[in-house]
Amino acid sequence: MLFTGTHIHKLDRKGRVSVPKRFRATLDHETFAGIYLYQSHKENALEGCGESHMERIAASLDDLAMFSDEADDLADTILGASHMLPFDGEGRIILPPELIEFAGIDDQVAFVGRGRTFRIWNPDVFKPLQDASRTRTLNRGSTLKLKPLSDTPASSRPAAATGTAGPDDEGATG
Amino acid sequence: MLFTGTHIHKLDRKGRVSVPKRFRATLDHETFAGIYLYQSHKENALEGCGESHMERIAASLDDLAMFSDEADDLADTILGASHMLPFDGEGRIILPPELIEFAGIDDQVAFVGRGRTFRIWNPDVFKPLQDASRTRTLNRGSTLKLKPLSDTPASSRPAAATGTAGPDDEGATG
DNA sequence: TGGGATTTGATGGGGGTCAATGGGAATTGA
DNA sequence: TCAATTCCCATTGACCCCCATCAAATCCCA
Repeated sequence: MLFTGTHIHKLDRKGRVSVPKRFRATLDHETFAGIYLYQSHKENALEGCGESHMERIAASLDDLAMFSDEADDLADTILGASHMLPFDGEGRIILPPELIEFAGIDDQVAFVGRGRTFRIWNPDVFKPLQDASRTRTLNRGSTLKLKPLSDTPASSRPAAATGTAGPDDEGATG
Repeated sequence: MLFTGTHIHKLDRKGRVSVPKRFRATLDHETFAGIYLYQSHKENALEGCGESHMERIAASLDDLAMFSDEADDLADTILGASHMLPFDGEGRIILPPELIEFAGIDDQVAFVGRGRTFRIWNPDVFKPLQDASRTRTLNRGSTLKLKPLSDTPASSRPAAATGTAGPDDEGATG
C-alpha cells in the first residue's frame, strides 16, 4: 500500500503526534512498528519511511559510497542523522526537538504521502508550496509518462517526465 | 474492464455519493475496495482511479522524484493531494469538502469514464464541455489509430492514442 | 410481446465504533 | 530521588455499518 494524501494532526505538549491510521496500515507488515525520519536535503521538511525502505536506501548507499564522495556524504546525512521512532500504544510517535525545529513545526503537523515515502511539514509552510507546485505543473503542461503495465517487461521503457505534453492528450471521442 | 460512460448520481447531505456499479465492477479485483481522487491539473474536475493505477503513478514518480523538480511537483500534487476513499457497504464514498469545492459540485455528481481512469464533474459544468469536445473532434477529423491486437491484451491494454499522439503516449495528468 | 413480479442498484438516516487527542499513573534510568 | 519516558485510560467527534425505502431494470410466463 502507498503513502498518499495530506493528513494534518496535532503535536501535543509532550511532543507526540499521531501517525495517520492509513500510514500505519501501510507499515503493517514491517517488523519494526514505527517510522524513520530524517531531514530533507532540498526542502524545509522531514523525510519519512518504513524500515524496509530505509534498508533499501542503506543498501543503495552502501554500494555507492565505495566510489562516490557524494554518496558518502549522503550516508552520513541520511543514515547517520535519521531517527528511528517507535509507535506508542495509540499509534503516536515522539517528534525529536531537533526535527521539530528543523521543519519549523509549531502545533500542527502535516503528513504528506509520496508513494513509498512521505514528508512531514509545518502545514502553513507546505500549503503555499503545494499551490505553487500545482501552478508550475499547469503552466508547463506536464504529463507523467507512466511505466509500462506489469504484464509488459519493465526493462523496456523507463519512466520519464516530459517538459511539454503532446498536442492533445484528450482521448478520442465518439 | 474499463471505466466507460457518464453516470450522474446524487450527493446526499452527508457528503456521500454512490460510485456507479459499473465502475465498482471495474475495481473488483483491487485489494483496496475504494477509489483514489485528486484535483485535475487542467480541468475543473477530479481525477479518479483504482489502487493499481495509483501504484503505477507512484512507481513512475518514485525513482525520478529524487532528481527532477518536475516529478517532485507531480508527487506533491498527485500523491500528496490524493484522497483514498473507501466504499461503504452500499458502494458509496464520502466526497471530501475540499474536492467538492474544487469541482464546484452542488447536489449532483457526474462520473465520466476515461478508460483506466475516470473524472468527476459537476454535470452542469461537464455537459457543455463535452459538447464542445465532440464538435472539436468532428472538425478535426481525428481518427483513432488502434494498436495491433498482438501486443494489446484485452484485459489491460485498450487503444487510447489519437491520430496525432505517439503510440505510447499516456498521460496521468489531465 | 406485454404486463406483472422480482431482483438489484441508488438513496436516506440512526446509532455504534474507532481514530485522534489529552492527561495521569507507572516505570525506567541517571 | 528526580526527570524523562512509556504505558494506560477517558473523552469526543467523525466515520462506518446497518437497515429501510424507492426506483428502475430484468425476468418470467402467459
